Amino acid sequence: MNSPHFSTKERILGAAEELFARNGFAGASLRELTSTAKVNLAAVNYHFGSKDNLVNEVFRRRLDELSAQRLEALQQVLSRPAHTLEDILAAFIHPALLLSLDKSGGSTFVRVLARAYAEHNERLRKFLSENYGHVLKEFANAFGARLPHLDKEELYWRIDIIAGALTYAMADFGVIKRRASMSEKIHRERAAEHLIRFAAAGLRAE
Amino acid sequence: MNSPHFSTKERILGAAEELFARNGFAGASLRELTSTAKVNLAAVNYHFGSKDNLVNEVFRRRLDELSAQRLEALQQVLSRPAHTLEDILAAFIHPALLLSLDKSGGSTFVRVLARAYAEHNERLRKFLSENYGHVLKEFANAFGARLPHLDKEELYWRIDIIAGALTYAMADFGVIKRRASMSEKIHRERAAEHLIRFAAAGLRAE
DNA sequence: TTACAATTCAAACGCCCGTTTGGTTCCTTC
DNA sequence: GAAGGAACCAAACGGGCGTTTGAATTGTAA
Repeated sequence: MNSPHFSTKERILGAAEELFARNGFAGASLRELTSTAKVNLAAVNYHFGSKDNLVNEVFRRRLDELSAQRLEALQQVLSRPAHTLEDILAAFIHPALLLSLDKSGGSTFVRVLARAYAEHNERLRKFLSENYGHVLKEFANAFGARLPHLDKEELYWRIDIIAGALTYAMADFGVIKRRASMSEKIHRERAAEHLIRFAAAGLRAE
Repeated sequence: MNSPHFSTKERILGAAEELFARNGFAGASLRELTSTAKVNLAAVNYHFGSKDNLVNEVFRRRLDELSAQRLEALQQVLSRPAHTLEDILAAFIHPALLLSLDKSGGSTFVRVLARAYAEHNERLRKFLSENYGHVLKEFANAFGARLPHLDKEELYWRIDIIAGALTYAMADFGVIKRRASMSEKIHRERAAEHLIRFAAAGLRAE
């Protein structure tokens, strides 16, 4: 992660992701962060201007790619004439799963994302909604087309529930403890499987 | 909330709930907290020993009652011979809904609870698991009895998903914005309805 | 009323925070 | 190899943090 062949900025972003996930945005100090990243204390303010802006950059680095992958997967699913509800769900959930399995810190970023929700920070919500809200809308359209029996309000409620469940499941917040015999990878893949099956049934309800 | 006829301890707990919800546990300082509660700075350490223990007490004050209500509702449901899966879900979700509608701070406590999930704090998780883990187990048994086709792992995954979605929905994290014409009360009741229907379908899947 | 415990209080403790500074080193470019 | 900008660094800044102290105040029971 913080090997010497990574640039200072990259090492800072990596350490920030790690510590934001573990201790929260307020709880992660620049001193611990720069020490983890093996850079000078002043490097954060030199390269990112402030701690607040560092938070933004941590999100941007991952969400640009995640959103692109989701939209591409959705497009690919919709181009197949025989696609199912589960396929659309997979287009939404699978990129998040892949990200969570990413060798270089992706798994911790999912927890950072969940923290962002919990922070309820208006500045951050606005940033996320403005930059990545259109992705949710695309998926809502896709679900809506396959679920004509649901009115718009019902549909949005259910997508909201799925997003919440996905966030919590991927961030490993629940009571389920991974057994020692099961790898992290398989554990998360199971979570995604269960979530897709559960969410598909929930969407089809009534 | 912090009227003079409340005791010092009660005023501290009320202010703590409010500030923990708004700023998180690390983000809420004892100076702002005691100032809000109109008590001396040293009062927290005098009455609660430490900030960490104050966090515990904020949870205990609400969760004792919530857990009791959930278990009582569950018992009542199970005593009826013709109860449904939705009834059990309602026994779990409805007390949380009532709490979130409580006039004196209950709605903010739900957000504190959601923060606790996101914090991923080992100390806090242990406290919650030790004190309130048995409630989840009771419900797991009830669900399991009605869903014999699910093995234990499947069952726990689904309960985990439901708990996550409930926390997320009640804490108002999602994209759904309450319309101005709809009261907070009705908005949350709708959320609970949708969640029950969604979760029941998810539990019955496969 | 007196004695004692419980509570409240202002002040201070040592510590860690995000940020800034001014100098040093590194790396281009000519 | 000299010039100059980019990057790095140790040190310090002011300020807020959780906690502790010891004295003042309030409440209570004899």
